[in-house]
Amino acid sequence: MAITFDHNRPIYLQLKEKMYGDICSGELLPGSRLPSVREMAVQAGVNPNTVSRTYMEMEREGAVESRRGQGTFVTENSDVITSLKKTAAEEETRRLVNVLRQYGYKDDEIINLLKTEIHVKGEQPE
Amino acid sequence: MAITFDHNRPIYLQLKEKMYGDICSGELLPGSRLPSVREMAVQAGVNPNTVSRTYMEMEREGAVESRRGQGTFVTENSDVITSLKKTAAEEETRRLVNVLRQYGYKDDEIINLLKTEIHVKGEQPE
Amino acid sequence: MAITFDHNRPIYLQLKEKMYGDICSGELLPGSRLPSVREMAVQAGVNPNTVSRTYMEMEREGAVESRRGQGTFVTENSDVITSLKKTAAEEETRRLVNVLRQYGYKDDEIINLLKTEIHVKGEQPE
Amino acid sequence: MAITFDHNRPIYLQLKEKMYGDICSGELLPGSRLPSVREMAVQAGVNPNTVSRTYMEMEREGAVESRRGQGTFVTENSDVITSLKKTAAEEETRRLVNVLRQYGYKDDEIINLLKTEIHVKGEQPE
DNA sequence: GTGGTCTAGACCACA
DNA sequence: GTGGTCTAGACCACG
Repeated sequence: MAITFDHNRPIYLQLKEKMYGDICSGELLPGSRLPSVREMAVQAGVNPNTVSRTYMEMEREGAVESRRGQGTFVTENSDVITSLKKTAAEEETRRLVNVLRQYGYKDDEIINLLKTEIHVKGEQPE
Repeated sequence: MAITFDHNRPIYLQLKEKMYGDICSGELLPGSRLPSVREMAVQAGVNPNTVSRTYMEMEREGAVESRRGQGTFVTENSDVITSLKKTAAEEETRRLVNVLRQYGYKDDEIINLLKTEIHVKGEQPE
Repeated sequence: MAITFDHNRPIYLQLKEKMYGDICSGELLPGSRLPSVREMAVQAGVNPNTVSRTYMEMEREGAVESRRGQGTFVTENSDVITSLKKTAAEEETRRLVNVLRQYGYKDDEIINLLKTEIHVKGEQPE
Repeated sequence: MAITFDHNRPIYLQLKEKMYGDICSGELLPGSRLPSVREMAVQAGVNPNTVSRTYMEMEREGAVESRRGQGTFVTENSDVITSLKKTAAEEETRRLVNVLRQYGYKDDEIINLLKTEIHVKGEQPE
């Protein structure tokens, strides 16, 4: 059950991304309780502090609410998370576009590059 | 001439990207001499150590060649740089795809996101 | 009858504050019996442990007296509660003054800030 | 030089409050560099992680900007910090008012309580 | 049991 | 040198 992380990017961010994905896909329902910090730490194979940081960051963004002594809960308002994901996704995409343009890529070349990359690894990871 | 850097990404990388872009666009010709580390540091408004790191990385990748006492020169073989750019571009693109898939985006959604982002900012950046 | 709690502050404290307020305002008479822990938990919509903690704290402070098998009773001596409230209120006030001074606020600015805050929300809360 | 902290409140918050106070009082100028995480840890007599958390929180709030390898810098726009302080101060004050009203205090009693508390400890702490 | 804070110390990327 | 991340483990407050 241990998630595999890319060691070049912060674990707490990757974990956050995964959880936002899970929330939006319906695996985690609005209002439901997340695994406790310690449970999730075991599941993900990381230190509880790292999970704690993930949860704190999600709370800061308004996606979850932590209640001491009770647990951490997904916000009832799932629009918040959709919106957060959208913003983050756009930011990442913009970043890629900037880099590729810096490299001198034309717009259609960028699109083709993406299409190629998508089809190379045909199946969804998980 | 001072470039504006995004402080959230390594400056040495951004500088490298710009130079590879310049080489491929013909602004920097194969075989030409790069500004000295100190000159470039002043031009770009960054720490000389950062320029040094950029040059070292470019040399390691085979894009430039430093000749003791003479300076640093763009490789005559411009294919090297084209190839480097291609690899880097693919890697960045793959990274984006991974993140977006983690978020639950479908392949066609990813492509649409990119297209939107490209067309939003119609003009090429500086 | 379910009270609305601020999840950023301990619930047992908020409950205690409310009960002390009720006692002083005459809603809870000296010598009267409090709802049982379980009853109060239902009424307030909180965990019985939380009510239990509230009652224990109030007993420790001498505001209530629990009699085995009979329940928990408001002390006959209402001066005790007045005094408790006074101490707590002073402590909270002192804390605010410390924070605001840390921020660099001058004494008269602190007073003005309080006056503004009081008048902004003209009506008494529930 | 070690700062004295109230052990009942998070150190990283108290440190943040102190620094916001220093910035607004002009002890820390806009654009200036803060002590490094390690330096400040020694000065304040706390763990570097705690300082790091303070700085991160301040960055999140837009009061400072951290640049890896360079340091942490006060934002040029000092209005940001003034505004942050104001918001925080109002929130703290509102909180006190709520508690005191819960206790049954009348508006003028609240103001008198504050005035008393201010004059009791006539001199500014440091 | 829960989350929140703090310490200690390591390692890394960056300028 | 700088900040950023992570681990390990402790202690506390809360429900």
